[in-house]
Amino acid sequence: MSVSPSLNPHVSVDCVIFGFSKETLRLLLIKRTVPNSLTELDDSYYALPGDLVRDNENLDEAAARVLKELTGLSGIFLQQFQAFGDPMRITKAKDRAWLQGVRQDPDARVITVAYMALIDSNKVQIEPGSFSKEAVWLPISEVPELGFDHNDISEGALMALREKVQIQPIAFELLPEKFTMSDLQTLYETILERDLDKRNFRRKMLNSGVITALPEKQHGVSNKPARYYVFNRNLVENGGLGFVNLKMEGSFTMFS
Amino acid sequence: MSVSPSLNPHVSVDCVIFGFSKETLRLLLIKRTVPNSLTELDDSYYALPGDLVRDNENLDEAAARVLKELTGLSGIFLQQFQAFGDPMRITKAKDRAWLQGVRQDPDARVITVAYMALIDSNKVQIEPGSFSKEAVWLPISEVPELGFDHNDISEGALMALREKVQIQPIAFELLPEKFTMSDLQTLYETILERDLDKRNFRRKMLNSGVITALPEKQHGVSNKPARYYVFNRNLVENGGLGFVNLKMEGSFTMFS
DNA sequence: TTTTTAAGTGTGTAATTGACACTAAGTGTT
DNA sequence: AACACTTAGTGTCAATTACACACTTAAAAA
Repeated sequence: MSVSPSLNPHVSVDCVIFGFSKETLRLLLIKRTVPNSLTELDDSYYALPGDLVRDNENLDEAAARVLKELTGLSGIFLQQFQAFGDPMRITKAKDRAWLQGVRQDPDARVITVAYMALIDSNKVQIEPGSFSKEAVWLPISEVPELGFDHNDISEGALMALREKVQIQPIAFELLPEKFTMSDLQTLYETILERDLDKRNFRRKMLNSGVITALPEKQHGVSNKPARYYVFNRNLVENGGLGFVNLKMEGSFTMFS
Repeated sequence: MSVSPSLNPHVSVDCVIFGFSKETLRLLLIKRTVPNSLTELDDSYYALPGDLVRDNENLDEAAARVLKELTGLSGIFLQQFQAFGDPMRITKAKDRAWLQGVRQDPDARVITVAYMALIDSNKVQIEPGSFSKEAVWLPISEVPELGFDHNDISEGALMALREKVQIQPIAFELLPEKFTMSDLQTLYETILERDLDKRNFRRKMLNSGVITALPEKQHGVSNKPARYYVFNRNLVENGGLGFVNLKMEGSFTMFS
């Protein structure tokens, strides 16, 4: 096995942080500002929150740290989904400019391990931290051109989310503790980008045993108040449910 | 964002190479020999084939290179499944000894991006290459303690394989071009570790449209000769099948 | 000719899916 | 007080899919 001196790409983690509000899926993006020597105006652009992995932490810890520094939250659903490592990742002028300011060796190649996080966006209190002065929730349909290969990473995350949601009960992570059946259905419809039948959806969810009805109902809504439900976090995490079957309309399963 | 001088783990790829022969799933492992200064006998142990990622290649290319150097094959099913990056990965004395001999900086931390490959093991002609003088196919039930965290990686790959096989028609990659229905069923039974009903399996496979019957049959077997089938590689890869439904007995689907 | 071995084939029952429309329970308005 | 408005909540039937199950067939070997 041969070793050349240049065999040392850096390793970073990037977090694709999903939230759900106003009936849309959103990404939490940070704004980076780059001094523009030509126009004397600063350029700025959006990027995924991320950081280099430190010597004393593993990948999951690095991702959790990034998430915590940005949102103040820990114990969040956070799952690695893919590593990205094209040598040509850094081609945009803005990216180079930003790296000049922040990295020891701006030309070093970086491999990034991408994570997706699912957050109840109400819980997020953006902290003006070390990453960025500004962070915003942007609807996934309105995500602009991002730095580096972050558009690829975001799209990969969305695809991974769509797949995971069909295999594991994780969508709940995007909702508050208590939610109505309609909240849940709207969330699934948003993620899967298709309409679901109300009665079939309720039946499926209730039969699956992943949620429990609370006695409590909505108050102060100008229509029939909806019942609240909670996700059975313990049951699911301990495998106490056995396998769950929540097949939706328009199946594309192969095996199971 | 702060930058410390030690923020530069190396990046490697490791390949978990699956094969299927004599009704067992096997892994292709390489044997490493480490000079043992105490006993004056050389120690040896098995490991996953892998290598550091080079400056001019992306991760997929690095994995394909490792596979090709070891087996001489390219165009093989090869899919990234997880990155592993614990700072404590290298704790075993043998690993350290081996690294001493082969790496510039034996103490540097290495992040590895793990791939799984599915091979028709008949095609493999082990090349006495740069990695190892010896490589062997070991049944997954007989994989010994491997170097580094390669046991974790192998187990992760097996889990990933079990999941993928239920979502995509990829098991075929482990069989020769032509195979019988029984070959295919045995393969699925081996991967899923459960028995499947013969009639239901045939019906499912044939209805799915992923395989085509050949006119040809077995010759020289001392029982009713089985028909040969081929996998419809083109159809599946071009999405020409639309979605496929090959749900097996004992479902654990959630959504679809 | 008989034995041995694995291939190949069909049906009935149970469970699940999916399509479909009305009533119920609140708030706000007149 | 009556009515309008809005969203919650409920049941059935038909079609599909899953699953369990046992005998016949084709070849080689004895």
